[in-house]
Amino acid sequence: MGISERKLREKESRIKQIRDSGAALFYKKGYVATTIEDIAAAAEISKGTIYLYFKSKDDLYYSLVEPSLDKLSKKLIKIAGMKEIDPEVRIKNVVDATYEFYDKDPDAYHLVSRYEASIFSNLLSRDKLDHLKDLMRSNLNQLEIVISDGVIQGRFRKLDPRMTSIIIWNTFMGIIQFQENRLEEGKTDYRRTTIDGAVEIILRGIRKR
Amino acid sequence: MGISERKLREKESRIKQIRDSGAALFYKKGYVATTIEDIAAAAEISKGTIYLYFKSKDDLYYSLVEPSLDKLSKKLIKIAGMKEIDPEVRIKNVVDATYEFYDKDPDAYHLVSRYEASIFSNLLSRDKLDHLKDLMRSNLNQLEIVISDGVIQGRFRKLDPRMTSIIIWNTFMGIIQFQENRLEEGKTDYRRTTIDGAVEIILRGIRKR
Amino acid sequence: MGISERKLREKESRIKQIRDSGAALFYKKGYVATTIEDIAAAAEISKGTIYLYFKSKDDLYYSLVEPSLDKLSKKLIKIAGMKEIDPEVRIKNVVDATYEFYDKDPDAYHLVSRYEASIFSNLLSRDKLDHLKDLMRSNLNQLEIVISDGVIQGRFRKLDPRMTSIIIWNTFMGIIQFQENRLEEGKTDYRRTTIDGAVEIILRGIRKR
Amino acid sequence: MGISERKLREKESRIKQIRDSGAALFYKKGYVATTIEDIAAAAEISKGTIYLYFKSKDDLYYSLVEPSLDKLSKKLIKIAGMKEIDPEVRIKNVVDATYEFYDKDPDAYHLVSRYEASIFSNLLSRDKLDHLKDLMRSNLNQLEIVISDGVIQGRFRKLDPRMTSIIIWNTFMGIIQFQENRLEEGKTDYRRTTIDGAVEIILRGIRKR
DNA sequence: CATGAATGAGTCTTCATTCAT
DNA sequence: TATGAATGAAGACTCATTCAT
Repeated sequence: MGISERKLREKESRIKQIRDSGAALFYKKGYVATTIEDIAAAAEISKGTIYLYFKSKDDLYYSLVEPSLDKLSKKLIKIAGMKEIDPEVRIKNVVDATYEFYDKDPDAYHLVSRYEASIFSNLLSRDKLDHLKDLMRSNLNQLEIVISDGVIQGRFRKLDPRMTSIIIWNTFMGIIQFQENRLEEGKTDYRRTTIDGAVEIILRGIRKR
Repeated sequence: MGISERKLREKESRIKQIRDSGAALFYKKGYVATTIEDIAAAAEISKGTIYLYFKSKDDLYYSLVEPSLDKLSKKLIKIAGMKEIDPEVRIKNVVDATYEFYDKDPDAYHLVSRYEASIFSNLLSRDKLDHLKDLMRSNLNQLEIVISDGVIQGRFRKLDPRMTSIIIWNTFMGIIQFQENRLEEGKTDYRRTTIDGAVEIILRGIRKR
Repeated sequence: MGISERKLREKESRIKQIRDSGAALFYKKGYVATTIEDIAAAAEISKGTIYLYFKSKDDLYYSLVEPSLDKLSKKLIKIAGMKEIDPEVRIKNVVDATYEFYDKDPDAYHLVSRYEASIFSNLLSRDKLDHLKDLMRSNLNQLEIVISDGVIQGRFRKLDPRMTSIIIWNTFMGIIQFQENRLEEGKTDYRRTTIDGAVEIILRGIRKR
Repeated sequence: MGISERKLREKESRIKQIRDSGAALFYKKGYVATTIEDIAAAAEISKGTIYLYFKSKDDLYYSLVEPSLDKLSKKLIKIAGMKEIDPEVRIKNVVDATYEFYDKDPDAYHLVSRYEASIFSNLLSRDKLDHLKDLMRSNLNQLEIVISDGVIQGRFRKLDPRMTSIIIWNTFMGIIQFQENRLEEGKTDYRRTTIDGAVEIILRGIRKR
């Protein structure tokens, strides 16, 4: 019993090693430029071992992107659904949740934010592709719902909720990407504060006075 | 002389063919997934000819990205430098200029916006890499200058100009990317209007009342 | 003109090199055990060159088997169709034609005689697979027609033409295979005489007295 | 002792499982296309276990082919040796024995009939290779002996016993292969009757009148 | 200059074999 | 003994780059 437990633990840790190395490399170099050999080396295992746990390179990639997207998606749906809460607060909550997701698992976040449908269109089945697209869309939809609520409740100006959600979403992604580059160059970490500043500006921009 | 002129013209047109095909393909499929064969076929020349004009695949890519970045950069520097003009108008002008750049040469724009330093850090020399980074930074700097002016002139609230420029810049990039995806799915073209809406929201968010 | 002609000749000779090496190796070691590297080495070219002329390993194999089978097939159809000729003579003619085919292009013959549908069922499209099967069947059918004619004309005993054609066909294949083994061991070449002896025995066995 | 007996029994049954699965798979898919994993799965044991009982994949294959060949060989030697029996009857007996061998253990038969020296020349030692060749030859030799007896006794025409044995042997192999293909396509089972028909024709062809 | 055939290093993937438990 | 995870050599195939014409 102890043995089988340990085996299970080891197997899971092996999978985790592969997933972690894969996520980090896919994020750093992109799908095409990352080789299975790279991932194996980073995980300190052999090439073959990866194929014990993942059917193929794109299977590994999909298995990284999908649950991450799914997790974030579920989180945002929950937050956006709290109709009783003030829309401004809900927007902040969405941003907080996304930042927390990013903070806890940056590689997963990057896979999500860097996801490019075009790369996958040749690799994944129609089903999987549509599923990923749906998840991506869902995140934006949640923001849209909250903004829409705010407009209806007269808290926000009469503006296009769709457009506004796009602005917020891409501002978030862009800021993270930008501040990370600065971080790499040894500069101070302004990620969280820049995000907060951006939210402040945008809320001010959409708020009804 | 007539002959050598024609030769020159032909040579230049040959180079243009390669550059145009390269830009379009690099944008559509990404650097790694684009093959020299692809580009040669699109340019209706032979593979070997590309190597007459470009040292290597990454040389071609660099030669596409650099002038595009440079061109946009110069444009923005000019606009941002018009200190006599109202900061809000200058911000709008920066956005207009960027949009015009995008509209006239979408492939060049995409090369710029999709440029990923990480991919090139292994391919390009330190010099070239730094140069590209500088150009990228310059664009943000111009926005920063304008916002800074606005803050000093008391037209904008006291906010971090750097942060604000990041917000504007990434909102632009994100909206283009997003609306292009929707365009591909056959939906109405909301690129320009979404951009305008976003600028409106942000200006409202940073304006001093 | 002279140049393009030479180029064409060189290209054809390159293809011939690959085909010849491929046929010889596929015959000697079987489809699975033969590697593209093997074939390239035998043809004294590089791996990549093979892929300039053939889409894949199984494409090369198919391109070797199909025309060979087709050629033999057509030959036998022609001979079997000569209804005015004595059935015994026609059987001999079929055997002669098959032997001539073998003698002129042993590798092609071996590809045909060693063809195993099971190997291909996973590699080839339904169309191609059916086509090969049809060709294989056709050869037997021609023998069957001749024997059938002989039975109807009262020259042969009342026996199953299908069964008899199978006997003749497999005797031929078996004898070639067997005598080649002996030949390899340095023994005298009895291929043709054994074939003739076998035909003699079988004709005697089916002839009506 | 009861325990060690059980252990022995289990061990033998384990080996049998491996051998049976191996024979079936080697026959169905060929040596190269059959994986150790396949065999282990079919035998419902683990990959490692196979290596407890067999040194390598080719060792397993050899250990399957050799005894099968040996068994058939011994059987035919016995029958062919019955000098007091009529040669025609002995030929029939040889065919019957071969058919019975095939009928009882088709996989073993196929291993024998599909055995291809060329594949093994790289894998097996000279000794083993020669041994297999000897066994293969022996079968033909037995037929040759019987036919030779028939010629001497004046029952058969003056023909080459070697050649005649080759004809008979290969007719048998060819017919089985051919009729099995037809069987797979759902057609009636004509294996035994075709064999009998073939023997009838050949005997008639070699009989002295 | 232009061509495109040829090259071979590099990529994904499979599988015989080993070995710690 | 039995297991099955791990290994890494080997194979099919791609593509940037070179070079003879």
